[in-house]
Amino acid sequence: MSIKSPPPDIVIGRLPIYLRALELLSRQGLEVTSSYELGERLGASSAQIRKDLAQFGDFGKQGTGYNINFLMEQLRQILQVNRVWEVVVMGAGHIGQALIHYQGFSQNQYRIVALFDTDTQKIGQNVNGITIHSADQAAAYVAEHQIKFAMLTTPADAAQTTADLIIEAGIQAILNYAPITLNVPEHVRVEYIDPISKLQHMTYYIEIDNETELASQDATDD
Amino acid sequence: MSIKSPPPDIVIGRLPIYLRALELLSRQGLEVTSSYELGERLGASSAQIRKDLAQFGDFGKQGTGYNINFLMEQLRQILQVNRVWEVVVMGAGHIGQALIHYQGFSQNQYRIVALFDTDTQKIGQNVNGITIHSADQAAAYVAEHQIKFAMLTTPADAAQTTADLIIEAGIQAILNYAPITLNVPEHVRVEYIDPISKLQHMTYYIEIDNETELASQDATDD
DNA sequence: TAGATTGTTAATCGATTAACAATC
DNA sequence: TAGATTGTTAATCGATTAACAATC
Repeated sequence: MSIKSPPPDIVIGRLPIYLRALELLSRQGLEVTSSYELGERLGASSAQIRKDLAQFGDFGKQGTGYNINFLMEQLRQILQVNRVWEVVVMGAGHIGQALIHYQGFSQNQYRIVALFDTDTQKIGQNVNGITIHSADQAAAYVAEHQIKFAMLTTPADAAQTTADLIIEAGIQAILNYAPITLNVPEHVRVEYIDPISKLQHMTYYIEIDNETELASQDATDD
Repeated sequence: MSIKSPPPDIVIGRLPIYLRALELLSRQGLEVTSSYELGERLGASSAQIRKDLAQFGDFGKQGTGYNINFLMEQLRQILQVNRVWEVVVMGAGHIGQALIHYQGFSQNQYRIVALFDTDTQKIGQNVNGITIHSADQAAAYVAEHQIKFAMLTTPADAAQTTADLIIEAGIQAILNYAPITLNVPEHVRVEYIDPISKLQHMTYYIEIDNETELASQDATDD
């Protein structure tokens, strides 16, 4: 009678964090962990971790906890990260070129296969073994190689049209470094890398020391 | 009798997004906007935007909406982003050096004033006008200049000890690029820049085309 | 067995949305 | 005035936490 509801998106978003913590524990030579240990390391409640994992199966053993390597493998399967994914980068400015050099992507099986820009000065240049191609060719490339992932590092005012272009060609997931909210169809996911808004978020809470304040006040007293 | 509860953190986190949208509208020459227009641009409900803003004051006019420049100024005051904030960068690897070159920080009044690393090969080198200093000197620098912000770009295994060091010296906000969850005291905020976990989150939802699947299947039929 | 820890239910908490009187 | 849009309340929805029987 009851239809199982899909796992909440917020839970999916936490699985990569759990996976990373497990990888660390595994590297440290541990074989088993518990929702309490994971929770402590990640600043989450053990209840949340148990409930999140239980969405996808019975991965633990009462009294013992979770086998680290087994749980890692399960999470990789669930997330579909147990294979290599090819990625294109749109925009060969500072951010785009920095992404090419970032080892973390390849270490996690995201392989950057092409880099596109509109600047004719840049086209043909080589960045760490990747040639910069004309943005005109991006759609054809994405379609031909059935690429699903793009990182978007164009200026803000080019981001939406660039996104439209590559979505049309088959892109399903965009990691957006451009400081603008994208409008995309239902079947396309967007995640935002937005250091400015995160800095501004934290800035709200900053407390200024008294001395600093006093130094900029008028000397109205005595 | 009733004590006004502080604005939820999740609301604070959306204010920078609203601010950025307003800046865009302002650049486009508009003077007034509405919760409906903002909501459409940002993929949020108009009710949410009105409720979020009403946490901080009555900024709108019935029948008219919000004066863009006025609301921008109010949000900047609330977030404390209407001044320059100095920032130190811990770690002069690829990410740290890329951050030095990123214009977005200075455009938004976050001024990177120092860069620290433990690698004696790097110390003394100059990155876009910023000298790389020994990480040993970071705490003293932070304390002397009363720096509140740090960006953390060390390897994962150095991140926690580096954080401890600069928190002790007075850092209140850390933008963490290292792929590890930090443990920090109550009064310190941490935000994570984590492209890998965002890619992995999206990967869960990727749908593979039939042809691709078929190509990797055994030819068991006919 | 005793101790530990899971998976799950129910209770709590918090966030979002719908709706509308107020009013520009 | 009529139309538009706010600020706010109440209803709904969803996420987190507490608690514990089951069981390794």
